[in-house]
Amino acid sequence: MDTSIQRNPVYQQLNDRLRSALAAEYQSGDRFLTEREISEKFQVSRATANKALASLVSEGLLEFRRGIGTFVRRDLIDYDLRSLVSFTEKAKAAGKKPSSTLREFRELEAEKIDDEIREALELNPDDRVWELERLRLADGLPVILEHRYLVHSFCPKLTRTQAAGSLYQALTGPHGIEIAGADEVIRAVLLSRGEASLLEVSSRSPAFEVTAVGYTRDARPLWWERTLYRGDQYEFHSRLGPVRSATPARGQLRQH
Amino acid sequence: MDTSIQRNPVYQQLNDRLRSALAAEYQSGDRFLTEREISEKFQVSRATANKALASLVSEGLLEFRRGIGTFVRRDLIDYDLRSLVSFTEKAKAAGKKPSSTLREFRELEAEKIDDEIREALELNPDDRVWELERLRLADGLPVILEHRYLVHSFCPKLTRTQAAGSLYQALTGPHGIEIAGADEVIRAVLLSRGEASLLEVSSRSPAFEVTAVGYTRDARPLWWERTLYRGDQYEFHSRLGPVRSATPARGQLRQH
DNA sequence: ATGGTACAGTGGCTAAGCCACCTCGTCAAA
DNA sequence: TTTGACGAGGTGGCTTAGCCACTGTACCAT
Repeated sequence: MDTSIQRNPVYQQLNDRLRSALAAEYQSGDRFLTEREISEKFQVSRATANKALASLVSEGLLEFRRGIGTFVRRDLIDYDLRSLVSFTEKAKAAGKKPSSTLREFRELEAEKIDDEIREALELNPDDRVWELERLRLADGLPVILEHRYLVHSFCPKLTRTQAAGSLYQALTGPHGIEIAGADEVIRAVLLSRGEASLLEVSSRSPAFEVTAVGYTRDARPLWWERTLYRGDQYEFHSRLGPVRSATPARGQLRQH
Repeated sequence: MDTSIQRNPVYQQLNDRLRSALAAEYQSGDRFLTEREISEKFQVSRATANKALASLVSEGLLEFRRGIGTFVRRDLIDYDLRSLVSFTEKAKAAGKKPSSTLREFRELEAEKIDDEIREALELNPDDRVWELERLRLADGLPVILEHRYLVHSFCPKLTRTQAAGSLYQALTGPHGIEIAGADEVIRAVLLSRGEASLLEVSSRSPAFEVTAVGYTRDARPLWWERTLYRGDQYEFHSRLGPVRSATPARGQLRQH
């Protein structure tokens, strides 16, 4: 039943090398190893080297350029990852000026948070977490209300300034964390009066509620979040069908 | 900038053959052509044949079994496609008994429908469309309200019975249409009084509004739909990150 | 009936090599 | 000095020929 699992050890090693180097070693656009280099270094044939590369190309990690070489495509991945955590990029992409208000920033014991969340984060009651609440604005208009718990051990030195800015940058930069992805559940909900007031819409307005758990590259939970997106400002796009392209659903600021 | 576009003509032909045969020729689990057959038939090397097959495997269309052969995986694709059009499968998957009420079923001129929709369907004013409105129930509970326009020329002989049942089956079966996918936009909205009453929720309840255009394999628009999902019954899941797996976002009936 | 064995067919992979394509330096002409 | 033609060397694309590991089957001895 294995469809595309590459047992090819060359693929495995190159894959690890690329994915573990999210924060360093390879920049987007860098030349990658050539087929001939790989075949020599790993003592495999060029065909096998090509096959390993082809898999990585189809996963979007590399790009073939005939007659030139194979190149790293960190930009796309970066974009995907950034958009997981960072509202900033999405807003810019929609041509809006992003800003942020840090409404809550404190450290607390895991025993004080919801059991369900603590379990999702695989924490013991005496572990610690960061609690953040941020209101995010596009062109001064509040559009996202975000509540997030971060596993403290991953980023013990998180500062208020970092928390108010790009969390993605703070995590992947100084703390050297490699974010792998997130599991999301998207629901349609009504905003409570408090939420509505913060988002400056009338009470009981529709909104997207995204509950997500983010993971590091070695599959350890890194954060839990519940984020509310103003329904009148956000829409999700997806392209379904047998063509498994590189465009999963993603929230976008409306551009009307 | 082409990441994984296969210029390989063998890949192209095999791909066409597999995708166009969604309704016939290949059953799930069937043996596909062997590398040696392909290399002979297309006058290419076995390595090239393997590369073409490997691409199709990574797309989920085929499955390699070492020492045995290559096999067709129609089931997965079918499932994806069915879930595009067919509420029935999703409901069954959630362990609910699906049923349906056909509230509207008529033929009308394209000039009478919204300009935006007519353009999305690439129709002239004197073309014809089917208009359908269906209320879909899970275990007797109304959960989806669906409004759909179908391009008449694709399925001129659509019957009321077919429209009330599985549209996917009616389109891909008798009419031999090959559905390729759909572009969707998902919004969070409030239900109008009429919609809420049909879905048996209180007025101004939250809901997902999915607006989608479905396409045939040759990229011609086949339908336009606006579908409302009860917010208290549906949630969307997605797994984001650099691992481009085969799990795009898809609405699911909650199973609480 | 059972179990071992040889065989033929499969995809996985290697090896050596030609081709089309691209970059970049060189060198001649303007 | 600038421009353009040319070619060397490197790249991925693909071929050819062949061995290997794995699988199912048919056969045969027990």
